Amino acid sequence: MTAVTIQCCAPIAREPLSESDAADLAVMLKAVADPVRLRLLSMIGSHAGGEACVCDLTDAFDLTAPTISHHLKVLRTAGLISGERRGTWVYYRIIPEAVNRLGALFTPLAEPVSA
Amino acid sequence: MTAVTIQCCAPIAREPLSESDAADLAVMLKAVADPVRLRLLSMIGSHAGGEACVCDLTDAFDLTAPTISHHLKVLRTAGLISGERRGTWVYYRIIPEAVNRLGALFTPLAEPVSA
DNA sequence: CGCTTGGTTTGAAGTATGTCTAAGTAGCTC
DNA sequence: GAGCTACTTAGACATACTTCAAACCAAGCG
Repeated sequence: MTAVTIQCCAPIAREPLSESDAADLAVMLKAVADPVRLRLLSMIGSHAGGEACVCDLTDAFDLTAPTISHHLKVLRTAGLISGERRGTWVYYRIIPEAVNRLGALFTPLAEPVSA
Repeated sequence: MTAVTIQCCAPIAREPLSESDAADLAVMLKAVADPVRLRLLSMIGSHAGGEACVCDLTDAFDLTAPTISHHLKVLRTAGLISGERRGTWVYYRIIPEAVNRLGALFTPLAEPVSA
């Protein structure tokens, strides 16, 4: 736990985004700007142990396995999740730094309180 | 300024998003998941007075006025910005609550420190 | 090895998105 | 009102995205 103070504006509203930063961020945001992928991300992150098997995820949707696999690939390519095969199953987990980067864009700046 | 404490996970990684929440959020995220709209949002937010005239925005891009107008409409429809006509010009400003909602999704929870 | 189960890749089809041109609306000025 | 400037709407076109079925790879098991 760290004490912080809330400050003025979100970074996005503090100074104009450069063209290349905008392009970068848009890739990550596009990955997350889909109802299915949002739920996938959420299910992976909140699953016991912080990871989920593809089979768990596929069952939760009314979509075919290839479609889920496609969405997972989009999230993986965007650097938001990582996958690992263990035996028969493939497990995915969130990459917290990537998610935090998205949050930081839109969240008012915070600084550690001295003491 | 408010003192807060950082806690465990981002809301999205704490419990599975409902289907309808995911659909809602995806609309807002789609609006922001485009390099041009990201820069528009950023330019509006960081402009003097917290608002920007469409003419300022149009000049900053290598795109036609209708295209910029289209993107502004997408942001407006998503509830991220609001527009107001004053005389000849139309001014847009960010709706901070909407931006904060996006940030809160991906940012580790924080709670006010008592005292 | 051959079979089964778990996932991914490929290719195709329908839909949505980004961009432009052309035309329309709103307000100012003469 | 006529004309001008600032924006928006409408329509068209090319590209990208979502989804599925079919085929393919990987690992365990008879």
